[in-house]
Amino acid sequence: MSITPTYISSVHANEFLAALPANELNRLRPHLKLVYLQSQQVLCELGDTPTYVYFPITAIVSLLHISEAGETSEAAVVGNDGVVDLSLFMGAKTAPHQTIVQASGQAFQLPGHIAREEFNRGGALLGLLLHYTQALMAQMAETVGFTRHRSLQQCLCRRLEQSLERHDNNEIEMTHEMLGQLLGVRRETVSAAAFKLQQAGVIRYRRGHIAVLDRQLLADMASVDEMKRTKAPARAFQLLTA
Amino acid sequence: MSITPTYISSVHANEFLAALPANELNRLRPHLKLVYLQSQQVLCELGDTPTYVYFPITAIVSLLHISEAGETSEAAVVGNDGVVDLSLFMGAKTAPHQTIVQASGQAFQLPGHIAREEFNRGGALLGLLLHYTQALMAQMAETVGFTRHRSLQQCLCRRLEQSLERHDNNEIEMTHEMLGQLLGVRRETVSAAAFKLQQAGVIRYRRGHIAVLDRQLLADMASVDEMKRTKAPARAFQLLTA
DNA sequence: TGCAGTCTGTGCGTAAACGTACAAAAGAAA
DNA sequence: TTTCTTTTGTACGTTTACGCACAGACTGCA
Repeated sequence: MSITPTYISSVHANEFLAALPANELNRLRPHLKLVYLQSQQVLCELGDTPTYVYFPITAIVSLLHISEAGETSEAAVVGNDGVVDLSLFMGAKTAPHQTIVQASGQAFQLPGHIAREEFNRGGALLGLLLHYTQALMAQMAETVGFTRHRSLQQCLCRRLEQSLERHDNNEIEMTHEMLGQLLGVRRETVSAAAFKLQQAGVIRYRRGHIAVLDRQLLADMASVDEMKRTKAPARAFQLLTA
Repeated sequence: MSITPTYISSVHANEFLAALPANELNRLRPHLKLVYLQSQQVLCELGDTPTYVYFPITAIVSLLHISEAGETSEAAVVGNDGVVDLSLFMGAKTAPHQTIVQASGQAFQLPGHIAREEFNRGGALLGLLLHYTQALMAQMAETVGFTRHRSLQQCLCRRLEQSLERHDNNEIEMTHEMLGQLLGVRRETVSAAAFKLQQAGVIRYRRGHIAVLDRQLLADMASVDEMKRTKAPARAFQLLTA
């Protein structure tokens, strides 16, 4: 079997595949197919059985929770650091969320039965999957915390960071509408938050493109509430004048 | 080895243990210890390595996310339907959340190394754990959705339901303060929501006790937004008068 | 070049939850 | 019974996000 150099190097572009020992990776190699995922493409519909496992490279994928009323919110983000859809390994017949592409790009596609076969050998793949599962759960728990305790602007900062972490440039191709779907808020609310971030010099955007200008500041704003920064001095002032 | 009848029947009180095949269960049996968990008892601190696995019977346990700023929010609830702490199996050294008891009661305690040993055999325990992990992730995703799209009153209804599902009576021993910690809101906000539910005849509470009077209505109110029910007629009225 | 479709900006009133501060009541302990 | 502690009730201004409605602006396609 002839394998092109490009192909070989690409496999390691996904951290998960890269972490597999050589023998396991070699067993999978013949079945790995490099595919291009288009933004908004649904890899696995809510309630369906996933047929493929994807190892994103430049693509970024969302695990999107959809309520009975149709409201959406993103539970977690997967890029070249991970795998979708884990539910294929978990033994459940249906996925509890929709798996949808957020950033167009490449990914390796692996037929589900091949993945399960290797999984059932109980080798390194199993351990890696478990480890990744925990990371995913941690991410989901943090999403809960952010949703409850942080302003939308902060949620937006975090979400942009999550994209940057899985990217090699500072350009994010998303509309406010798309971000609204992920964050579970109206488009206008996203626009308002984005506007403030632009004014602060953190980002610059235009029609579906967002450029992060100051990544450090973005990270800061995600965790530090702007209001609490401005209120602290105000309180100190009261003490001085009291 | 002599095993009391009480002991034998209790093992099946946890759905997870009950689902294990006899041979695997028998291997674990000598190491299972029936313990009483006190409300607010911390089973595993955030960042610590869990030393025991617990299979709740009448106890109910929370997976509590804690932010750097100290804000808390419950990511998931575990009762006699499941196990804590999964992170012991996942290969990570530290738990991403705090595991804390919400309802006093009994549970089986199993030393971590025994659990891992059995886990590594790759038998039914492995499959069950994976299956349960997915259920937990689904629960966390739903928590995200509720936090974003539902009112606190609805979140409260859901949380009370989650307790009832893991109980055999309609009495919940929790203060508004405790619920505030779980739901990630102020105590006053919980009080206000609880007051309305009491007025609606759904619950009745007094100093740390909550009795659910109408479970069906509770379930309805968790998913159907009260505002949308009252607004729909209002809109119809507008159409008629236009 | 011009039209169409998609994005983003803006304005309004409304409702939920916040922070803060204090009062009242219910149990528990002395 | 009385005191103390915990739990719950109440109030008020503020902020965030909502729902709705429409205007403006950018891009691609004809």
